[in-house]
Amino acid sequence: MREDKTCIRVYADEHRLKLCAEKLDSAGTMIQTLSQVLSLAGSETRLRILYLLEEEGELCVCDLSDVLQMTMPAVSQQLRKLKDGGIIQSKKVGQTIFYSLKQEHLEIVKPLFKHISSKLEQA
Amino acid sequence: MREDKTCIRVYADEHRLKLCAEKLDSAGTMIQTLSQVLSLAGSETRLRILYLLEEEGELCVCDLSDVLQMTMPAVSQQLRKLKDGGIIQSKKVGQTIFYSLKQEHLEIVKPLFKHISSKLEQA
DNA sequence: GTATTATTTAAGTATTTGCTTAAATACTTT
DNA sequence: AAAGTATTTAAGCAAATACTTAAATAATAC
Repeated sequence: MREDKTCIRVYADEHRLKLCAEKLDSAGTMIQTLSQVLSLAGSETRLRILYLLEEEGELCVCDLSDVLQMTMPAVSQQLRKLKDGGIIQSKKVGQTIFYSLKQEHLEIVKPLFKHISSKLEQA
Repeated sequence: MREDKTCIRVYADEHRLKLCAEKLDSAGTMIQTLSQVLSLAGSETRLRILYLLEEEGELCVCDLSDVLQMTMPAVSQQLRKLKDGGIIQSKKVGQTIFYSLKQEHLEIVKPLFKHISSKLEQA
């Protein structure tokens, strides 16, 4: 019997709940990674950045700042988060830094863009 | 020529940046909707809830509270956000409320679960 | 009608977030 | 080396977030 049970419903299926807890546990690492990526993509500013990088291949901070109509520090800070999260990478050319999507989490991010473009075609 | 330009790079491609701004504008609504859904899914607690609902079909607050080892108000408040965001729906049976995934944003949410299960199979 | 069960609502709080402005770093050009 | 360009870092702050505990709803059982 499980400890610390909070569900005191008479008809609660103890066995089922136990299986749920096990499922959750074995998917734990995956869920954690996925939620980190999603929380990064789940900001309108950052999703706009990712969309632009997907469309354009690579852009510098200055370009993004211009297109998004945001200050450079604001953009830079969001880029840093995306980079720390392994979603984008940077390449320095002279004093310009170009950002682009990184392979690492593309598997998660790609379907999102597919969603956007399919909706765009409908319109 | 565009107004309010912040990018003063000599070699900035004005035309390209203008096209970027237009692309961004036409995808605006889609990006907004998508980022709302992603920000909801991008919390570890809520993603765990969504994963459980995907696996089990439907669960009540009490079940979730038990499996997630969280207080009922904490779970209830997250369920409310997911419901407000159109990701889940509720069905009342007696005094028990069963939550399940809703069709509305399944197109966005489904690929995420596919990602989890494919990673699970690998392990 | 009173007690019990399932859930939500409300108020409070510590933490996180996303910007702002100012200053620092680094590369280029003159 | 001095000035200009591209970017980051740092400090500050208002708003949002995710819990907590206590109280309120609502349905069921006695």
